[in-house]
Amino acid sequence: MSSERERTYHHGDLRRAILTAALDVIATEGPAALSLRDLARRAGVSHAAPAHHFKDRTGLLTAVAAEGYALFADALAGAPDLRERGVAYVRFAATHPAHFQVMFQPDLHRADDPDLLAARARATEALRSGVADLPPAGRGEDDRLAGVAAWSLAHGFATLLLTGNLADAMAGRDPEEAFRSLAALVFAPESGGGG
Amino acid sequence: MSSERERTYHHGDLRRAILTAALDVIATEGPAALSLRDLARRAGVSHAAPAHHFKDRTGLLTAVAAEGYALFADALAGAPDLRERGVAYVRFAATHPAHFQVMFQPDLHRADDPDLLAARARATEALRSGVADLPPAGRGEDDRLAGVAAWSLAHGFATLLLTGNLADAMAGRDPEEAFRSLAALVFAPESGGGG
DNA sequence: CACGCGAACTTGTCAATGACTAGATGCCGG
DNA sequence: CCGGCATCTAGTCATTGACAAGTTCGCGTG
Repeated sequence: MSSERERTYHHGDLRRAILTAALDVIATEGPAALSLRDLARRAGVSHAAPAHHFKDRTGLLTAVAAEGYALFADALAGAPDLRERGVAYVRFAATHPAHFQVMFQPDLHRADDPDLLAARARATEALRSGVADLPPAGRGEDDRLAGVAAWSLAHGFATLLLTGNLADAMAGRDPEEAFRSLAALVFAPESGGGG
Repeated sequence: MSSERERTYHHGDLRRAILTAALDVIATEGPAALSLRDLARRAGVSHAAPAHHFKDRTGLLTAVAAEGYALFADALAGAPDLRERGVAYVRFAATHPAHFQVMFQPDLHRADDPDLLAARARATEALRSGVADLPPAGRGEDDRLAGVAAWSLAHGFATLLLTGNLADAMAGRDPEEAFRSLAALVFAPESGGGG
């Protein structure tokens, strides 16, 4: 009774309800299993209601991606140094698997959406500013490469984690902690390995 | 004989024709755009013909993933050392984007398919044997982490490349060559940086 | 060479879905 | 009190995946 269902004609917060339901489906069954009509059913509205908020299926996924990039930017901004930013990267993927999947599958969303672009720009900025912490490599070309390397490491780890490819390698270990030691191993092998 | 279309009642090599068409669609429009009926149309057969070879949509994607892992294992096996195996990893992703995408999207295929499991086991073996080349880190735990690190680096780079996220960072550069220098930078920063 | 068995393919059908249109409802500002 | 307009409903259509039943034909067997 906490949430009298058939409130009135209007749902109240259908957009959020659809988004939340979509995230649930994507996280458990993957983006392919997403159906607008199913989401409408879950929200207790008619089959055409979602279209008003998201235009079409791609529109919904675009909204998911945009929200994902916004949350991603916040998560990255909170990290103090490069390594913790990598940890935040992995944590975000583990905590928001649905967002992460849609964000990095360009064929699912409209990459030219203004909201998405803005959020993505924020996330990119948070990522770039972290690379500045890297030990200076002398040449600017190496700096760029080192940035791509850091990004690749975090992104690869996160992706493999979400696809279940690290299940046996991790074996009940905390992924974040594993990535922390891994990053230490890779980026400062001679510095004593300390924090 | 090689091209007379309406040969007879039988297509001749429908399975391969459907697979090839599927790879084309996936590579250009993504897995979501895949339609069995469209593939049947391209091959000039009836809409139910593909089902005989692949059972259903998931079956087709499972076959794609299985073929992908087989090709992947071959590609990895040809590389002499760990770094070149990483380069082969990236090259495979760039050369077989459709295979790669389906292989690493568990929600698209049946992960318990025998053919897929066998091919994947081969690929995993090729990957593991490469990790043995790593500079001994002393503890076995570090060895495992180093293996995951190498895999993450290659996989992250490949994934970011395929999703277009390295477009500006690479800027017309050869991805394989970029990864080679990147790997040198990361895994042997003190060894002179040569190549 | 006749034959029939089974694989490869076709035709027909059904439920589900995405997308679109037109109409109903009720909140909110004037 | 009232009218505009965002929100939601109801109805419809083309497309798709999946399934069932029938057709064609390659091929091994006797």
